Amino acid sequence: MGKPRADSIIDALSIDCLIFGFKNGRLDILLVKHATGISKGKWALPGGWITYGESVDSAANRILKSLTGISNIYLEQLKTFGEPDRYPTKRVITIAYFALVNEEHYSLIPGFTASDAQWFNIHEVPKLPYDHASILTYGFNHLKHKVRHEPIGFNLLPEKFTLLRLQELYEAILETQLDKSNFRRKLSKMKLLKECHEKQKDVSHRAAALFRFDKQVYDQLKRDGIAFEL
Amino acid sequence: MGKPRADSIIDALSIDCLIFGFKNGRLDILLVKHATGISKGKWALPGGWITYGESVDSAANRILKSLTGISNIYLEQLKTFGEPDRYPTKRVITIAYFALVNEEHYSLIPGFTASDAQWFNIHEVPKLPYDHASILTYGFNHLKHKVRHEPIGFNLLPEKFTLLRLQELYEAILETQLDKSNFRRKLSKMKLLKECHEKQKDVSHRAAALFRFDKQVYDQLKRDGIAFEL
DNA sequence: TTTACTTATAGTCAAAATGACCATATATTA
DNA sequence: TAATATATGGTCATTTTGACTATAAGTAAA
Repeated sequence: MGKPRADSIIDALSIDCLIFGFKNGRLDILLVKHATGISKGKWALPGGWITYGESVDSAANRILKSLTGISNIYLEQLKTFGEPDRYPTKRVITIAYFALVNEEHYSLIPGFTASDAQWFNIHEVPKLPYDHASILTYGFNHLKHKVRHEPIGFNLLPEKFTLLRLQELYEAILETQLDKSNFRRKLSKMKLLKECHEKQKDVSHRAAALFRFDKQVYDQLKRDGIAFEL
Repeated sequence: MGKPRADSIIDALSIDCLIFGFKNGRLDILLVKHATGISKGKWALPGGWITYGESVDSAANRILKSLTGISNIYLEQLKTFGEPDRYPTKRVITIAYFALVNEEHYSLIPGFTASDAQWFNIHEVPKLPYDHASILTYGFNHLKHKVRHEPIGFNLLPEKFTLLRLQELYEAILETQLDKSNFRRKLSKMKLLKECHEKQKDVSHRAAALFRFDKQVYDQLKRDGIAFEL
């Protein structure tokens, strides 16, 4: 058994990325269309092989960038999926990664083994190959759980946003309705938001105040955790 | 490339188990002494190789049983650790598993590549090989987080226990002191515990009432989550 | 120029939960 | 019988919550 080259792949181990985006009050997931291989022409989660020389985290970032053009985001490891029959031709164990992004910030540039890359509404996802549907379900549940225990939104929303926009994000993730007044009160007590002293423009109703996250408080709450029930 | 036999190992992928136990108010971790290999004679987390035929979850259970004798417990996947240099002789990515058990329920029977298996107090752990120390730290932090968002104790405590015993468990995990009276009140409101209508025996002070978990409520809270701040 | 409509923002109030205590009960051991 | 452990229950001011109500500030239609 010779020592493998640093850039040769470990073909029993792959990465799959679950990238959630938010736009117009709706939660999306990023998929790529396979240009080659056994699922050519099908939409699937962006994924690929880990090489001998790189860490698992960097593999995830490299693969996501090469397939979709998205880079410089925080990818969090979600879970490893390893049923023996999850992949048809051989035994492949996959490590799923997870990220939340603001769709407006990234233009999708399909590349490598992807002929296309697109956002799909979380409720209008095409049939996915392998066990990607269960990975997606697992990830969505993870997000629902996450939203209740730490602040989210920093990566999903534009820098300046209204309180209603933030509330819509929570509602899209939790798939529920929240009371506007109580939502505001809760947020204001958390001291998580800073006023921009600016108003919305070009809306056909009373303009709402714009807020931004207080990075300091945000990171603190991320460490300590919050109990967000509303 | 021939098709690998179902029982041949994927030698780039291992499992490591983080088994937490609770006894006399102290939190322990289970380690095994390696009988062979590059870290012979050293204490480390119980771990081994995944084979082609089995799921990752079953590999974790098989490996734990063969090294320590412990079986029939709920092993939860924790995280995959994959720095390129984490293992000295070759590239190995490891999937860490996590469990909470009642030490009294299991007699440790070292086997396979383990010459010994023992509980170590979480604060008196010997120097661990590879990145096992960071896996342990990660797992302990995960436990601290977990304890605040879902009920724990079902697997860690004997069937019947006193409220003080449960409080000691929370204190050991959170590394803090809790108010006795407020702890009781919180627990009683959760409706998580059922009275056994029995008292402690052989204690040199007023005997405390014994409780057991209400499995129904416990599982429900596990799904829905709790906010446990005290 | 009203009037309707939309969203923003503030406030009320009873009920529940929290945190820091205090008080008493019931057991063993010196 | 006194000292001591731990068990168990209660108080109370403060904070948080959930469900509402009310008013403000814009645009668009009548």
